[in-house]
Amino acid sequence: MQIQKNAVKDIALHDELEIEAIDFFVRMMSILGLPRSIGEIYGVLYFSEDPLSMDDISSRLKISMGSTSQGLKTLRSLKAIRTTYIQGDRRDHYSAESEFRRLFSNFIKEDILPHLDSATERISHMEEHISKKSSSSNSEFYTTRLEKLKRLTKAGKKLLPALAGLLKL
Amino acid sequence: MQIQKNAVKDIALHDELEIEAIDFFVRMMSILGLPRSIGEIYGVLYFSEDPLSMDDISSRLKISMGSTSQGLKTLRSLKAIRTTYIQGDRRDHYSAESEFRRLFSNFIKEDILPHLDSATERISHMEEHISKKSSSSNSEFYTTRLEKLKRLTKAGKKLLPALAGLLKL
DNA sequence: TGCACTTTTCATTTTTTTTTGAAAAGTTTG
DNA sequence: CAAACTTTTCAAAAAAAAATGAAAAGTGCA
Repeated sequence: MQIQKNAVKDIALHDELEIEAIDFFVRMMSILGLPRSIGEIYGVLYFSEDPLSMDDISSRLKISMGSTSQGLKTLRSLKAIRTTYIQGDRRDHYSAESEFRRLFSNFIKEDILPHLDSATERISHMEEHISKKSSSSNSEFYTTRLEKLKRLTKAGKKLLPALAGLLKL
Repeated sequence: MQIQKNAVKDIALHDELEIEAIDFFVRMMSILGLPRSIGEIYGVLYFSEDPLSMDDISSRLKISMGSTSQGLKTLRSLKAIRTTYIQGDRRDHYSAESEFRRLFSNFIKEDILPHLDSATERISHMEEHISKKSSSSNSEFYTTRLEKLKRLTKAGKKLLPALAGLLKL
């Protein structure tokens, strides 16, 4: 089968480099808490000159179609990969968005900022709580601590989008 | 036993608030990929006016001494808690560093920057590889991609410490 | 439209991470 | 210094996360 042959040829060309590259991305992704399969997939795509189909990827990495599909889905949502149309082939083909930093940027937007928003809600909920039963002597202590958390989330909401912006350039 | 009595009294005072607060920190820590027990411990300490001993903590949270000890160790290494001496008590007592942002800052320093350093090494290793077997036609492609990674890690090494600095203020 | 191929979904299995609990190590003080 | 208490360590258990694989859903072309 032609696809298989291509894969083998490519591996022969740069196998060790590919292994190191994959390892590199596996570690990078793990900083973000993403599973190793996602790093592997992105790694293979990042150092492949031409777009790869789903089973190119799953057979090179020896991971299941299920994992591959899931991983591609996540990478797509992080805008880390692009879908390319290949003439005469019905399958989707993927290539890596070469600006890896965008992935970080999108990660901040998608996976961190929402947490910060819910943190803000949670804080105001706690504030209500305190004002209701402000009887206790140490309610001032709680108020002070909550204020600090409020300031932190506010700072986060400013800093993180700024950071995301810097990464996108 | 006196300690138990204190714990019960305190819980009666602000039980719901404490539950919410703990939940808050559990989620914050999970952003950093830290286990829930660490969030719980920090949460209890953050909203406790006076320092708590290890078994105050483990009995309030109903987690084992083992977990508590491990969790405190991690929090200590992130400089998120302080040890306090309490007169007439032989046990260590802990209180939260109220500037939660410092924890993020230390997290960046301890857990992310080292990854970036090893990434840099990995990249130069890959570069050697390419220059050795530069035979292949597409070595230019690989070189370009590696350049991009190099730029990213450089940017990261500047940005992250800056971010850590901002958080520390 | 129906068939052949591709992709997604998701219950189950596997792997990894976290927690437990008991034993070992470390401390303090009488 | 030894007994009583506190903390740490670490093998085993439990829980959580990720991967598999087969069935379902989706796609497009003949």
